[in-house]
Amino acid sequence: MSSAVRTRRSRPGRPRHVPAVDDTLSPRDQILDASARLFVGRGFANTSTREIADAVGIRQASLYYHYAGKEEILGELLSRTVRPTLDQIEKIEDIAAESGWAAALYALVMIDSKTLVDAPHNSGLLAICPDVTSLEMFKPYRSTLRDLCAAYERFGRAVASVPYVSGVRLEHEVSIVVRYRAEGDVVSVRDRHVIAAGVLRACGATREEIEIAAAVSWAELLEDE
Amino acid sequence: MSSAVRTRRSRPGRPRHVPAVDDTLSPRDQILDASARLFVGRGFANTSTREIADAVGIRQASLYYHYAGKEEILGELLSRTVRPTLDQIEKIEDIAAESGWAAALYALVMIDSKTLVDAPHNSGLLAICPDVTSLEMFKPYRSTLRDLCAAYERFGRAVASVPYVSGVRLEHEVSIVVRYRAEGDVVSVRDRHVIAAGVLRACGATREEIEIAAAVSWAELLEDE
DNA sequence: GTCTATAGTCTGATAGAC
DNA sequence: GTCTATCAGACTATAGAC
Repeated sequence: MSSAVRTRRSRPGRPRHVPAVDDTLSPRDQILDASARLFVGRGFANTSTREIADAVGIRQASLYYHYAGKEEILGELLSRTVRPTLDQIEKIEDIAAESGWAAALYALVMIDSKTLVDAPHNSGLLAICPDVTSLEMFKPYRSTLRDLCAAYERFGRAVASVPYVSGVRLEHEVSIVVRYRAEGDVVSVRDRHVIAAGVLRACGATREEIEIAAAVSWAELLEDE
Repeated sequence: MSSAVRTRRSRPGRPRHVPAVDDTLSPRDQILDASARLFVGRGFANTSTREIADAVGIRQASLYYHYAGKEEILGELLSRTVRPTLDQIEKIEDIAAESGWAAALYALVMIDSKTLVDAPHNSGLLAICPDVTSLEMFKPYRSTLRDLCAAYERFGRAVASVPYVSGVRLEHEVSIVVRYRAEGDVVSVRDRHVIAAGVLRACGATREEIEIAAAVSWAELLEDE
């Protein structure tokens, strides 16, 4: 603390015509949160920059000080929805090496599902909507999602006592989280364990293998939940 | 046939500035097909009536002779995507009475998945997009889809040797068809049998029960495939 | 049945004051 | 950092000619 005790009650710049609802969040994050809610609630293409501004409590033009446009907002939203899982995928590869593929696959499901549960306003839904996926800027996210499916497929095939395993199919089972949330339901940790068990079961794992995988992945991830 | 042998080369009304691509289809169906392709490819909210008209080969204003607007086109599209399954649900109830719940559930999956496979341009995707689901006109379809999930839940619980069965979850497993198609893949009859088996398995059915259900539902439905 | 022409609305984006 | 003011472009929908 310097000698300036000045509590930052008034910030630099002209004051808003409506005060911020939650000023613990940066303006950028306020915009992001409002956008997520609107994009998921009414669709990306169907949401105007004016509606976003209204929800935040600023004028439409003021958005452009923080973001270059609607697509840049969407981009940051998608990043935060997809990245967390892939950032942890190295850690999961380690689990595979130490404790086997079943434990690794179980851990992947638990992490991926947590990402989807934590996504603000269920923004994971956006990644399958044509008005989003047809955008040029979506390409990198599409390839990221392909990587994720590829990981599911590798893990699943290593576990499998079953002829064919499709990565897309396994990832789809996890994406039930998005469906539940869209339906208004809350997805618990228990629900996610059920999903993880279902994925392993789809790969032909036995009940015992699944229970071991659950225990190991819990120990390895030092779950905080 | 009257005395007028006149082959209908030129139809009533002013000719189009571009001739129809496929004049075996009625103008209404030409519009419907082009709309499905565009809605699924670029999003409903993101598709303008001009683009639809261009795809059909008529002027933007001419659409309004056939449909009251974009939403009416969407409505007919949704009807054709959802109705076929529910229309056959009585038939399936009969199977349940005669041959048991497992056979009925298997049949439900086969019929529902066929509806999704047959939906032109994968239009089943529309029913989960916010720009569609947030429309006032979507309400009846939402309740129809709830009915479908309710049917899955009833059948699933009757089959179940497993504590909890969620209708939404079972329906979600079938909706993998939409994901596959969105990925560009073709979904075969064999794929659909795999899905049906997976759904029964998720309800705790044994391998034998599944095989019997498959045989029975095939016999009862007089499948043409 | 399809055309041309056009009204009125909403949109994303920029410039400059405070 | 947010405001006011403004614009050009795209949009849906209607009216009337052919």
